[in-house]
Amino acid sequence: MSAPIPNTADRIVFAAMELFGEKGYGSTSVADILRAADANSGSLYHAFPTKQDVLVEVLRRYFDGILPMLLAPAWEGVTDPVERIFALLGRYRGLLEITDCTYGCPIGSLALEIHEPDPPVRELLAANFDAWVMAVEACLDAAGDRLPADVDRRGLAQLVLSVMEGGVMQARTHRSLDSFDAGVAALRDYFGRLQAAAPGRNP
Amino acid sequence: MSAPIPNTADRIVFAAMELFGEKGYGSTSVADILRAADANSGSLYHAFPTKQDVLVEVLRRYFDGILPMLLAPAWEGVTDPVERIFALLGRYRGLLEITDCTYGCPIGSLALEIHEPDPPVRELLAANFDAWVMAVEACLDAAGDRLPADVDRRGLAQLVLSVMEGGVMQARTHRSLDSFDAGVAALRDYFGRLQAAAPGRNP
DNA sequence: GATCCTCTTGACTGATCATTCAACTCGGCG
DNA sequence: CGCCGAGTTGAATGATCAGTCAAGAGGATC
Repeated sequence: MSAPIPNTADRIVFAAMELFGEKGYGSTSVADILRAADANSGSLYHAFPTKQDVLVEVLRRYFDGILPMLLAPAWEGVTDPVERIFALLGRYRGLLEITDCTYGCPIGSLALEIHEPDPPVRELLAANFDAWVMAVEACLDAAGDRLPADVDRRGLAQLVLSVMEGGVMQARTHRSLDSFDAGVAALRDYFGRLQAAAPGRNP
Repeated sequence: MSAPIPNTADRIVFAAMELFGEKGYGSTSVADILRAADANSGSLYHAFPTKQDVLVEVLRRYFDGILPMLLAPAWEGVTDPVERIFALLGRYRGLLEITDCTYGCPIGSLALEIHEPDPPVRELLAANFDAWVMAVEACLDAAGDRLPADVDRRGLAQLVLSVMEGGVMQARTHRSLDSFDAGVAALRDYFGRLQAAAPGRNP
């Protein structure tokens, strides 16, 4: 059913996803992509007008993959909406762990790297962030009255994103998971205090 | 007393600080730096062995500038230790505001951009983060029993850094201060709940 | 004014960059 | 078979990259 035989354009996009995540956009040359995809420059420029259009396609695939590739595996067997948030953070922790704190969130890296992003690039980066934040916000909504009624759920979801991105940034810089874990622990403490102040708390 | 007449090496470093902050390290060419500093390549390579050594010097200056250039202005007239933390965050907000959400924290951008940083570069990035976190931690210590005794102050300070860096990242991507403000508001709510649970709380 | 040394000048190098293009392969179709 | 067009090949292009170097400027010291 899946993975028939990837055609050249797909191989190029997959290689670019990997390389942009590892080395960033600017530090990945077209030659790097072609080597990794085992393709020729003519094939790339037959499928994409410029290197930036490859980036646009990569960001589109990241966006399309948020549910099936990120949320679904992270939430397998986790039904509690609050635990789903921490399972999502745990997913990034695992990614840092298996790459020795080298690979983090490609969207975050690209968001800070692309300094004058052409409109389509910035919009796709924003769309990726929005989808992530909305997924967390949906968990907060699903938590119902376990949280105080007056919390800004969107704002809280944006805080969760900051905890993840800031934790990844610090983990990569220190080559250690400690600061990532500390940020998540502080967030968990905050959630504990929110739930303790909620109307529907379990006694 | 200050700013006698900057010599060529200083002009190069200042230009590099500005350009690395605006466009990143990889996207700033040596020619860009030379143009901005009104210098010749020979002068740069007389003062620095490689472009990366310019980056090292830039990071050193950022480190040396944390207290006089960042903390001191942010804390002018602010004595309350908790308010000092939010004054520091406000400093970054102001920076985003006057640059139309374009310029954020150069250390954070460089930390995510430099993917295989040579040891001295990564250590200087880490030292910058550490100094920032320790400054916030010192505020938390100064807050004394206004916070619960069992809070992990280092971890909380790392959360504050994540809120700043994550907020900057989202603000730049959305070209809007909303998510930055929402993250700070959530952090303030957390601080409120911590202070409400503290032994020395004012009734 | 001769010598010395630090700093500057700017043309130059070779590598690498994104991109182009004319020539080619090959399955489908009349 | 002949032709077509989508896809591929890889050498070539000119721009730009980080870094080099021989020549000199200018001040200090004797």
